[in-house]
Amino acid sequence: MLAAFEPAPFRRHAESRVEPLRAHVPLKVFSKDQEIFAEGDEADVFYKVVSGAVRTYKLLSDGRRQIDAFHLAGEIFGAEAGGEHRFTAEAVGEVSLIGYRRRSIDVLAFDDPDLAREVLSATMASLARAQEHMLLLGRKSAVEKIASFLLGLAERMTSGGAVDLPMARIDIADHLGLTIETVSRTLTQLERQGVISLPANRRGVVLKDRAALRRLRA
Amino acid sequence: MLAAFEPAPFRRHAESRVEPLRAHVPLKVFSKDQEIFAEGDEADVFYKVVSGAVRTYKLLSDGRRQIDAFHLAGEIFGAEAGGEHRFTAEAVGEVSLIGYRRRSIDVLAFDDPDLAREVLSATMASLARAQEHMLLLGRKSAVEKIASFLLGLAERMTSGGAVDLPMARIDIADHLGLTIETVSRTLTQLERQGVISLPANRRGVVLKDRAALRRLRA
DNA sequence: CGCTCCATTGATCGTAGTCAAGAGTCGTGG
DNA sequence: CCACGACTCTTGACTACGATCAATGGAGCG
Repeated sequence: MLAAFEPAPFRRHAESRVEPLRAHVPLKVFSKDQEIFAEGDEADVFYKVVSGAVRTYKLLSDGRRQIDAFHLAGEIFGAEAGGEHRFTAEAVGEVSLIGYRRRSIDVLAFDDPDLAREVLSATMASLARAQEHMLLLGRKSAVEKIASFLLGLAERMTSGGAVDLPMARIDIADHLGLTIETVSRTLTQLERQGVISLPANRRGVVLKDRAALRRLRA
Repeated sequence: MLAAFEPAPFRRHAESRVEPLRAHVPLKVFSKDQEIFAEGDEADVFYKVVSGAVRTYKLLSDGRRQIDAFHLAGEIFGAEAGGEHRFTAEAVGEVSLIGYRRRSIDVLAFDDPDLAREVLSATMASLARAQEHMLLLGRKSAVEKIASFLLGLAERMTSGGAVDLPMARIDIADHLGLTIETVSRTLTQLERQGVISLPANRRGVVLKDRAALRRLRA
């Protein structure tokens, strides 16, 4: 079943901080750790992040978790080929989203070619990121993983030096295929080397030496 | 840049063993280890496998390799969001392919909605497989990786018990995030346990106990 | 102020990687 | 048809990176 989309109705309302696909569309708001949809749910709606961050993940039967991606403001997630979602989506912190209803691609391309382009483009961008992430998971060391993660996040957030880390250590670990202890040790090690600094509140990282990080990224 | 596609002209000719998107399209043939396209090449054509297997991979600067996927008969690869390919594609053994030229998605959806559907569907299927593979790379043990790989290959080849392995051990290793030695040891271990058997020619595996493999897959 | 949760740090373990040697397979040519 | 050589795969011994187990530290909230 091919899928494409149109705006869906919403239950909640909040102000928009990011240009939505259509102006003045009401937003869905989710609180920290709230589930947006679960693996296996019917995929009749997909989302675009307006503010906050979303994690999408899969679980093994014994509870091991792999977070395939964090979705930041402006990014689309949850567009599926089949009738159901293939991963679970949760709010990392407080999140506001725009939802779109599925429609077939040829109808969409005729009615709203811009949205059709955006959906295909978002899907291809997700695939590109997934391929890059497979390289990281399969072939990079712990330091290389952390360096890649920090630089990637900094790029997407377009922040000047100080990167906000909306997610906990355990989320970073489950994204990079590491344990929470290894994430912590590696961050400490990078701080000792003077490459980054870790403010006391633990929710941010200052990239002090991007060139060094780029060298460590592999 | 959004992309979609139409049949491209070909240099070589061979008979088709799989239903092509259009009847009687001449095929491109590649010999073992021949490059189909490289990371960074202009992505003006994408391909559908008619026979044989293709590997697509990325490299780190020091030569570490991650094979993100093997593409078997009937599968589409090389459809990119941007203007250039984001990975290298090579023939695993002898391969024959159909090539399609890129066109914009709205033109394609209007002219040939079936092909547009197939491209979006193939992209979403690739993404689904990539997500499954990230779970494998990030969170599974060596035995779990090998068991998952063998079962996945068996499903896609629809073979009865005996699975042909068109790729070398090093390719399997670079796909699963392991070394060639670990792949070899793990296969031997599974053979000793009576779960599989490995014919002398090394190019096949007989799945003797699928239930056991499914249990080991995690 | 004290409780809870998360992060950090330390000590030890284990899985897979590395280094190295040998065996098997296949292709080539006499 | 067999001998040789190249290459891939297997096996063994040892290492190391990250995981696990455990204790402590620190931030944020009620």
